Amino acid sequence: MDRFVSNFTLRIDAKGRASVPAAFRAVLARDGHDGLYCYPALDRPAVDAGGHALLAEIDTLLDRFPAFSEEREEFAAALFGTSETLKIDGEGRVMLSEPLKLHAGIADEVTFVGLGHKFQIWEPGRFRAQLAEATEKVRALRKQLGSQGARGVSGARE
Amino acid sequence: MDRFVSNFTLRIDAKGRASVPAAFRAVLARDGHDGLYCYPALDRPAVDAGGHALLAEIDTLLDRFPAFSEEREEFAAALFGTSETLKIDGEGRVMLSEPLKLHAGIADEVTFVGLGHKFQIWEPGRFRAQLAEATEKVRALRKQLGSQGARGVSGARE
DNA sequence: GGAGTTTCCATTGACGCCCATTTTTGCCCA
DNA sequence: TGGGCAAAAATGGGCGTCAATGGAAACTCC
Repeated sequence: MDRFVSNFTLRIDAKGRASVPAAFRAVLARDGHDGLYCYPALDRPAVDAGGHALLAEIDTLLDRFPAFSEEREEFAAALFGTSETLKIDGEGRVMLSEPLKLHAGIADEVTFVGLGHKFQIWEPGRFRAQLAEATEKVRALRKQLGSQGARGVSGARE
Repeated sequence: MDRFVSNFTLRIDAKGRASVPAAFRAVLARDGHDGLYCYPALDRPAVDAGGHALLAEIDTLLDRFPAFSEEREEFAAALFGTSETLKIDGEGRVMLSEPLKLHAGIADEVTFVGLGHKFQIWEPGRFRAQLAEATEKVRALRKQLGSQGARGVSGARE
């Protein structure tokens, strides 16, 4: 498997460590990135995490701006400046930093959610709520697609 | 890791010394540059810092202008003319010069911010303010990209 | 001979690394 | 098909090391 799929809820121990799900670790190992690359998700209370593929996303975004331009610097600060590469210990665990935990509202449990080329880390309650909401949206969208006639159906799979 | 990522806020001691974050020192060591190459950031109250990679980027920028052109001279003066190479002591600390501290408004605490190929040194309060602003801009950009159709989403954070 | 440095050493608290234990999962065989 | 066994994953905790920091000692240059 070469992408992050499914979701897992795990505990955070007294030292603030949480095991990265074995399935995700396997993907990361293939990716070859040393440590877990993370940053606070932009528009939701979660942490984005991944390896080289995730870094490449940021590079793509930044490459829209010339070196030394004001915009470039600002964006680089917002993206790289808020990122961290968490060490993964011998048992496959990471320690989320305070800023990350704060952003996601994480206390003593976390939910890892696969999103294909990256995954997110959520506070379990918030994830359930967000999932229910998203499910509703997808249903509505699907209904809409269905009413547009047969052609719309091909795009319904996401 | 081969780039500057994340941010660290550290104290300046009574003798004006501040530890360079270990993570940044590791990148600098790999870069091979002896000492910390610094200059006042062009359009913001911060200090740009880095090693060979930063110098190379400056060269690239200057090469975009014809030799002896006015712009070239101006950029060269702004970047090279005001730069200094700070010594890094045995414990990984540097002493910011007065001009640099003045430009960035630094007193007794500094925030090191990774920008990929280089990093910046800020007065912590100013950095927080600038980060909030920049984060808003990134959100706006992402929204804009997202509305350009499904294909545009790939370059953005979620 | 002092002020300002630079180098070296000491302290402390966080974190990395290692090992033990428990829980879960997958598999084999009765 | 239902145990029961084995391997892997998750979890807990001890301890040594290193980063950050503070301060003393040696050194230079006026």
